[in-house]
Amino acid sequence: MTEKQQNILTSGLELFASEGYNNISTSKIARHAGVSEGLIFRHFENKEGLLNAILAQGAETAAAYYSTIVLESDPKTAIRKAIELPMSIPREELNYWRLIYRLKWQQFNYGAEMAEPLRSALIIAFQELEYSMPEAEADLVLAYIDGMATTVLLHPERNADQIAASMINKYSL
Amino acid sequence: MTEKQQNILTSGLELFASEGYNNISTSKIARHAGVSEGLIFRHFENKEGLLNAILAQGAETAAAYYSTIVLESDPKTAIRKAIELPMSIPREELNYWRLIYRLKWQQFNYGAEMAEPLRSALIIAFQELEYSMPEAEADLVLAYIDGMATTVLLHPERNADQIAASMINKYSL
DNA sequence: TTAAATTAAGTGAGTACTTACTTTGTTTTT
DNA sequence: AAAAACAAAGTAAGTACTCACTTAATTTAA
Repeated sequence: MTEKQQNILTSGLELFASEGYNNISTSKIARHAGVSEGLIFRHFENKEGLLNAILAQGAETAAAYYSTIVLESDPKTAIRKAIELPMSIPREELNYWRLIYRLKWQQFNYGAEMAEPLRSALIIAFQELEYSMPEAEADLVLAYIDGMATTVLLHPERNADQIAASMINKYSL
Repeated sequence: MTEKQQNILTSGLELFASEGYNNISTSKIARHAGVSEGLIFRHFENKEGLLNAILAQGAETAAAYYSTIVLESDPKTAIRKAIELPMSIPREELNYWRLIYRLKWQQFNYGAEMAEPLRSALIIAFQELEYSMPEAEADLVLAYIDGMATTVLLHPERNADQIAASMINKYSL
């Protein structure tokens, strides 16, 4: 991984996240990265290849997140951690998640299969706590996470901590 | 409003909703609507003008929704109706909402100001029920609605009614 | 009641420009 | 010297949009 190669990845993430995959041309990325346009294709074959490389790099750090919940043995702690997930996104990963959410509403459907292990973990947690509809309860938390992530990424003026506290309050955790 | 003009609006909504504003060219819309490309510009001036006309047409029917909640005097009923909102979208309006959610993650931010009256109504409802943090509680419901709408629009295989039931169960309505 | 005049609806080829991607050649590194 | 990294110019297909023009419908005038 050369320096320019990493520059392309970083610029691509920043631009794709802030303006959208289709609104950003390869020439813009090259200019932003201080690199010739052809280099993008040398390293990543095509525009979608660049996107996949960006997503792969982001997914590595993102996977660490999910794992702390999936590996949590106490069901109450797991649910609490899941609810707090959207606010615990570190600054440097905000762009990655902005990109994921943008792509979800383009033709691709990234991020869907990524959340599957989290869903399983939540179902198990609610089963252990003997909820009558553990799957619906898990999907509710997932819907909340989805909406809350949108709030954090698009409306940073809202008080996310208070909202999450209200949600946690609905469960006896 | 001539027949061809309506054809353009209908085709535009369908294509924009399913593939995104930036992914659909005016020539594609013209072909889909069985119309010459120039006619789009004769009637709607430019591509964004067409988008606005589509949104205006959809907003008329959509406004009826929000109003039943905003005008609801009983706070408990208002909250319940809000929670049930995402599943009560009629079939013929699904494309309109898909388009709204797509646009939210493109450069525009439609839909944000549309939900403002709903937010105010929810805050008042929670105040009347003497919740300690009515604003956070309202934003929580809004985040839920957002995530749940995503579920309904993107993952129709999930059992939305059960999830909503779980949510309603969290409040003593 | 026709005929002429005016407006509106519609066409499709052409505009300048942008797009993703290629090719060719030069520099840097090992 | 060989290979990898990089730059710059180029290409074909597509983009939103325009323009000269035709057709259909409506209004006005004789």
